[in-house]
Amino acid sequence: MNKPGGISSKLSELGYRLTPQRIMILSAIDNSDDHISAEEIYAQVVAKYANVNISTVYRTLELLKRLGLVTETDMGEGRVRYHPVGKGHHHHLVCQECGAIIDLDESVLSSVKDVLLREYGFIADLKHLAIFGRCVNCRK
Amino acid sequence: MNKPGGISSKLSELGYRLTPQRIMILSAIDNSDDHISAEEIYAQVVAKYANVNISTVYRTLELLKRLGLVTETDMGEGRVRYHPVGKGHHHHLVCQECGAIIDLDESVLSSVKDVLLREYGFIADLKHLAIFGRCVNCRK
DNA sequence: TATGCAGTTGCATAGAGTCTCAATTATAAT
DNA sequence: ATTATAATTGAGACTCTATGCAACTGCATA
Ligand SMILES: [Mn+2]
Ligand SMILES: [Mn+2]
Ligand SMILES: [Zn+2]
Ligand SMILES: [Zn+2]
Repeated sequence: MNKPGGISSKLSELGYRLTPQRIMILSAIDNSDDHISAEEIYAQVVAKYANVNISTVYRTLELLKRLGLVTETDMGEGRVRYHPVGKGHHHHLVCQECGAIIDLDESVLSSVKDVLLREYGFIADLKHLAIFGRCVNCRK
Repeated sequence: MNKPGGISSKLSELGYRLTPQRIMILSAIDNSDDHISAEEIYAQVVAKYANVNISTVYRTLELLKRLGLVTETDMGEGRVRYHPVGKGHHHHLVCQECGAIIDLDESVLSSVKDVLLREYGFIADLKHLAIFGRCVNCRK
């Protein structure tokens, strides 16, 4: 357990406690193939330890975001989804007509990031963006 | 009243009713210098007609969004802000450290839009984006 | 005028996420 | 081992936004 380079070892290195709740939350995030929601994390954790509160899930996600260990994306479902940064950066095109989701390499936005840095000195936090619009099939 | 090209004339042209509630909501949006929130719209309307419900504000905003008459942006305040598209497209840089908001011309994202259209046939709906990150003063 | 009907609204309620506060837990100091 | 201190949690209130439903409105037609 606690493999080096993983989220949990990062957390304890930084002086945060590895509570049972956090361990279960981190494992849910790590074992998820794609993006996972707070409610889905909670469902997995509560199955093992009925007493967890969803506040703890939200607080842990907040901490992981702040430390740059997970990214958060709103894909327009009415709830936000998360995934560990260790699994690579990318973006998504989300069709508002048919719901299709097209994956995008992070390089698509690197030119924008460069411009913002050069012209405004602004370090843009574009790690996992969802861009809404109309896909090929749905445009009239 | 109901100046040509304004939001209300667009609405009635499209066959939607110009109810007193909608007229008051539209006037709140139009008279706002910058971005206005649902709660702020509601406060203005309820001062004139105590019986309005905030659901009506949200439903009207939803309609205006769908018709492309207002844009919506989450600037990280915990509530969304709106403004009429007639007042011009632009984007914002939002510093997560000090809260500074830097206005951005829409051209900054036009190259991305072009790439998405050319390579994916995707029409990106990037009318009023908030890009989070760290401003010049706050980057270490 | 009366009737039909779709559009719209208020109200009640629900869901996602945040926040406050007291209780619990882990760590450090004695 | 005991005590002090800080980190973390559970519980519940609360905010923002969305939605189901029944009542109301305005227009069209008879
Ligand atoms: Mn993704
Ligand atoms: Mn703006
Ligand atoms: Zn589509
Ligand atoms: Zn700043």
